Amino acid sequence: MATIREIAEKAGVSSGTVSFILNGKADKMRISASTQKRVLEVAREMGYLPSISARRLRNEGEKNIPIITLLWTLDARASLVSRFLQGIQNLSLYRDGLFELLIQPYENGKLHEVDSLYTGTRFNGAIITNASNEDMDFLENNKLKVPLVVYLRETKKYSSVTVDGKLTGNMVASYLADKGHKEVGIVIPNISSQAIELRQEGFLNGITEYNLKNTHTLSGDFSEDGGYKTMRALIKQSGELPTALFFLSDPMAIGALSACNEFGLRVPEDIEIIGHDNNEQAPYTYPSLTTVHLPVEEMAIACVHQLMDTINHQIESPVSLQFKTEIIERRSC
Amino acid sequence: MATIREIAEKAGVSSGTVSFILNGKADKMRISASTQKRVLEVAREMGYLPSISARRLRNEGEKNIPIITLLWTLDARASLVSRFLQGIQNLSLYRDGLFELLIQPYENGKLHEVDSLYTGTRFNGAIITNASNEDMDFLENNKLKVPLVVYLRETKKYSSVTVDGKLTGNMVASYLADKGHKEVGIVIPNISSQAIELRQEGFLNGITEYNLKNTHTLSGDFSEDGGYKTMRALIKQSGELPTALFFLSDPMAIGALSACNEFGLRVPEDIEIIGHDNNEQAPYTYPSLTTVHLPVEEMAIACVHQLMDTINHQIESPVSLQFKTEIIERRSC
DNA sequence: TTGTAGGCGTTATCAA
DNA sequence: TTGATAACGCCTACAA
Repeated sequence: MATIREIAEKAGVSSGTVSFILNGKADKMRISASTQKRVLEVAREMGYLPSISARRLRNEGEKNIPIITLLWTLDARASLVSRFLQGIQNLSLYRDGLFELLIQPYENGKLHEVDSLYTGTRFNGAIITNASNEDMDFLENNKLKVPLVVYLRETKKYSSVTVDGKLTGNMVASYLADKGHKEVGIVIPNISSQAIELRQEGFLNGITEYNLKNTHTLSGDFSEDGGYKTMRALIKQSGELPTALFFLSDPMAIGALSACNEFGLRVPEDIEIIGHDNNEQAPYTYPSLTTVHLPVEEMAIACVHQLMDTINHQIESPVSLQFKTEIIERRSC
Repeated sequence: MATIREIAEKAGVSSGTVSFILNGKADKMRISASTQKRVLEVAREMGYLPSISARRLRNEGEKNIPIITLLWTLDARASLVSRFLQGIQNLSLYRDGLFELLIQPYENGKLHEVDSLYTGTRFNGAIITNASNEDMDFLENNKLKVPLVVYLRETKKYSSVTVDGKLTGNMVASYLADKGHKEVGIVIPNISSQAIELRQEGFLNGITEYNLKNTHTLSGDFSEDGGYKTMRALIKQSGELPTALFFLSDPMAIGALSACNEFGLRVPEDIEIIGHDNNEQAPYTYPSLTTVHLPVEEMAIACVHQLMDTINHQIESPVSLQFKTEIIERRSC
């Protein structure tokens, strides 16, 4: 908390001297050992913490590169950040050092606690991911100081990079109908998410459209464990099982496969399972997981491009970019 | 690149006026529409980019909180960041806002390209993860401006948070010997990593110690795909198989299980498989994966504590903290 | 409605 | 050896 000048005063030297000592240039400047020791002592006592922004301002000189922050939730979805980053790392803008990328964790539903969105004191632009409905409300209703791009959420106010969630849901319903299913179910992660809701809505509408019957609407934690427990509960109860289940997230589908294996329910013979996301693990489950491919890598690149264009004043008003999903057929469905 | 003053000059107004306009306070200040328009025009032309550090310095006022950066590699291991963060999010230091946490991606083997380690212009301290041997050499041989804690690598020069990799390797060998195995193999991710080398060394020493025979030393990409391909190649070749395989990373073991399932090799009857890390997916594979638990969450907390103590001058010389691993028995071994 | 000046913390430079 | 000072870019209270 102490500044270099406060230390200087207390140690009875000038701030320049303190700076040299604290930065290991004391010997080069031939500052006496006793002074060094005294200053270091005082700095420790006072709890000196260099001000990064002051340092940086001083050194910034010519190159003032935009800082882009990826706001990612500190929850189970943290593992999804991996694919997003892998998209960005091949981006030439990134390799040429035309922007600096940082990831800042935030707590789901508490985007409003990220002060720097108001103050603009941390980054030149942000990519918002995994926003809950409350987070979206916050974004819609507040004037922020920083350009934003919203990932996987629809909004009129900001640029966004999305997929057509309803269409995805419909596509899955159609796919199941084509495979001859009559009674199907859906398993939803219990998180607040517009993207999840749209998929669900599209699926349920599709069910009606294709004359299927929705026998089960289940929910559980967004995790392997959540999927496992949901599936186990379904197996243990005595009622009829649907012939197919649509899991709105791959980790849940993976947990469910595990429950099926454990309790002797055969996939796909007794029940078919389809997931969503096409995570890295999906091809390697048993049986391998049929799932909806979400083009995360391409969307990540689009997010960066949109944000950079906004920061560089190339874009005037919000632009919405929509990507396509597709079903990847494997063994489970 | 243009500063507020340059814009002011070009637009023929003062820098204060420009500031008001650029920050949306023009109306409050009753600046004429024509001036506003002109200034915005010029700002766009000149490509104005606010200097984050200047803004921040101006606003910092009383609270100068340490910024901690997690330097994480932009490769397959990005998915492991999830458990690390989950450790930190429960930390009271974090919840009380006693530090700011950022994640900065870096390319494996190119830690030396992270300039801010020399300049100290981005963060007050860093946690280095996934360092390759070249990265470690770089750290050992350079004087950096920022306090560091090294995760999962041993070093005398910096504080570190590790496990005893040799002991882990030995433990696995002992475990396999106890289960009656005679001929075993090891599968190594082809990345440069001291941690991997230590595990391998400990395992091979253990093999000798417990009178086992090491029939296969294989390697592959650090990923599910790498494990799958390695296992498939092993199955396809006609020679004898070992009765147990130690995979030095869970994703590889998961890929290998998939290959076994696909080609009709029964686990654990025909071959036993043990992994390393205890990733979230390990309990949900088929069969569930026996693996070595790496206490990532606890280690993450230790990293932050050590780093904060260093930043706050509580620690004088490097401290090395060692955590314990343990074998989690499931079905695969 | 616009301009001016001071200050945030650090560091390079120049002077003593 | 050490001290004083200017400058980095932005913001804002105050003056005009």
